[in-house]
Amino acid sequence: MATLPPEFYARSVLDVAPDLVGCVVTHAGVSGVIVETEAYHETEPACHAFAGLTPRTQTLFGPPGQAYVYRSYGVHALLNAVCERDGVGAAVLIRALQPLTGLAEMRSRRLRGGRPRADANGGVQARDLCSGPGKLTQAMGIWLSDNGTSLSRGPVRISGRAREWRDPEIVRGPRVGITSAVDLHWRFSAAGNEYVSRPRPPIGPPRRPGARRASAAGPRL
DNA sequence: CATGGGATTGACT
DNA sequence: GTCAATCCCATGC
Repeated sequence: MATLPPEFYARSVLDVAPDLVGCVVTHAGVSGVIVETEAYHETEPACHAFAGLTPRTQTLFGPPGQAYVYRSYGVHALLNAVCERDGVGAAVLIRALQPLTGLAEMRSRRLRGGRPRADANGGVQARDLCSGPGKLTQAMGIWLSDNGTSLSRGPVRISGRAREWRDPEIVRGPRVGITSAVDLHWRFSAAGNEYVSRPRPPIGPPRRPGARRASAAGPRL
């Protein structure tokens, strides 16, 4: 499968984010299917670009199709795909992958770098390898040095959907871990997929009709 | 120049 | 459920 061209990313983040679900990230011999993304745009305060162009957000404002990798909580590297036209600060955060190839290498990197929850045999469950934005960069060996590199040419590459991921059912909800712009439901995940990060989006109809819950539909695009 | 706050994770109560 | 780790950088004095 060919990598996605820069033109794929040169659209609204709200179109690119759901379209990336089902696409494949490959790096250093390991790969996984994207099962969860979030959209960020300079016009809303949860986006790093909201404060304007700074040394940190230089890549974010750059041309589409580049990797924006930054350090989160002083600990983790988070992978984003820069979107929209050059000069606009917008990106899609890759939040979770379903491991595809190189699971042994992923386990090795996760055990070495972090301290993932292990089973009785000291192994890491497949669903714990890439079920979070910090976990997946660690499992795939993606670091801050990949910031600004091309997602079409590598070293980190994203290719299109495989046959079985043609037209996936996508669930939409509020973004995770942010304190501002919580009314924007810009998180997109593959419905019912086991490799999505926490909190897992609800699947199916509400169990308690009277319970207060967030609407699945966003207030605006 | 000092300070405070994260687009998180994993351990612990 | 709560909380520390850890560091870049935006902000304010």
